[in-house]
Amino acid sequence: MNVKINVVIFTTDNKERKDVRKLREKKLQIVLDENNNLPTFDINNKEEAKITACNKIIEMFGISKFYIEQLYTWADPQYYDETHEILITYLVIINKNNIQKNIENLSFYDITIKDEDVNFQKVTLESEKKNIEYKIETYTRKERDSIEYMNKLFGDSEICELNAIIIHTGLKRLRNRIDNTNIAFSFLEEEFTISELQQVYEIILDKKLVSANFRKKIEPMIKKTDQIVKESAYRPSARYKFNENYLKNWV
Amino acid sequence: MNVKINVVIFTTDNKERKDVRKLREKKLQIVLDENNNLPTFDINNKEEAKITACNKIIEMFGISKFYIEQLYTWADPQYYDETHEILITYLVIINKNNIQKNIENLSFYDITIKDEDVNFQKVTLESEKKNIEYKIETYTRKERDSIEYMNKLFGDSEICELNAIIIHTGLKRLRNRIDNTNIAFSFLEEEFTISELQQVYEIILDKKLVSANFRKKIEPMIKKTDQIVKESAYRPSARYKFNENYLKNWV
DNA sequence: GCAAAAGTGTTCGGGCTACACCCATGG
DNA sequence: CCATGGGTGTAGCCCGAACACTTTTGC
Repeated sequence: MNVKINVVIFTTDNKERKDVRKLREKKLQIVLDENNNLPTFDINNKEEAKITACNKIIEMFGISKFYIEQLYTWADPQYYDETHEILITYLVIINKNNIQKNIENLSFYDITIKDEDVNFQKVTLESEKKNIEYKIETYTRKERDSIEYMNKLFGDSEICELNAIIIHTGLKRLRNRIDNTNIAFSFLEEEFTISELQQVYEIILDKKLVSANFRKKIEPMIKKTDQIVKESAYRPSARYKFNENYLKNWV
Repeated sequence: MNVKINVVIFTTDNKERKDVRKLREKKLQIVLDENNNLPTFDINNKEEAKITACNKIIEMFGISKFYIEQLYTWADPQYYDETHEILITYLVIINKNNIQKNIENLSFYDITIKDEDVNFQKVTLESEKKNIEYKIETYTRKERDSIEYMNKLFGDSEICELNAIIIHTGLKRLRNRIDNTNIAFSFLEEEFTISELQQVYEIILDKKLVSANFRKKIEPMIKKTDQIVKESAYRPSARYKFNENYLKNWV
């Protein structure tokens, strides 16, 4: 079989600030190559697939810290094409500020997902060069004793169905992970404000959170530093770091 | 690449009852073939890997209802051998009472896992024909921004390291799923007593639960039938069914 | 009668939600 | 002064843990 590896890379970027007195807002982004595909690599039978994926990420971005986990393996003739049959997908989270290289051939796309209906979601991918839109149909299928959450590309798009499904699956995995792991911190620098962290949560979960409650919920996970950020015409914020002792809660 | 599929199949069986006045206890089991391996199949490039796995399960047990999900894909030269390189593993849950076929070449092994130390667990697999023991070392590795929960076979055993790791990974997945999905019901018949359901939870989570609290927690997920089970010298129990309406809580 | 499980009720505490309120800042 | 976010406090609610208690059965 012809086996390939690909990666769905999530990151965040700051939105342009229209009102200088307001908080700097974030947006979610994913990475596509020049063919509107998720970056794809050949498997190397001398090393573990994850190592290959890591090396490619390092090569692409000159980055040393990032989050990676295996997302899913697609082994469905429906999605075979001339370049691959089986595809092992890894989910990656990077912080754009760590990037040390000029990225060619790759573009960051702002991703927004809007519920159109009970079972339909409209996805918009926007980059400087290009906009891509598509609609995803989601439904659950009960088969035997298993429940499957299915995604299908509805209509045509510049993105191929498997990539659309992978992006959806990746986002769903992020949502499942965010409350039980420290993935949210992978989007940020070592030091961050609580607002920044809250924005990551809000982007991933796609809902507004009450900041007073968010603060109390995540307080045990973080440590205050003596650094202060003066951002705009409002009270400065302390910088915080992840509290490594909190890891035991997840082990 | 040479790609194979394998399955880690979990099920339960009743323990022998030493005291007729006590509740019938359950034990967790897994399925191994005559070589102490997890059942392994060739991939078929005409159908999705999961379909192949399903068909093999149906073929093996003559069973129509079972739970299946993709567990992990092992693409690590460390585990390559002459028969496979990449291995796509599926997690399966069956109910032994549904089995319609005489099983040859396959054995059900009672599995027990005991903490020996902070980082070591002793696993015992017992069947009528054979006992297998091994020790697993578990540790967490923080690499880049990802935390990995590693398992290693400690010392020698009749079971190969990859199979030991897969069994561990499968059990961990069961533990993660049991509170957020309806997998527990896949171990049981359509109708069951609350005690049976509690036993499934206790086996998977490896801890005793307080039945009064378990009952209240589980009540919204189930529906009482008008069937009664008289088991022994104690109050008979109602039979319950899974409440399909509860599925929406997990979607 | 008694052991054992089925089933009900009560209390307590922690965590989440909603919301009120003060603080600090620079426009 | 005031909009805006930083940060604290509090009251209500729900859920899980612990545990006491009643019911029903066959030995």
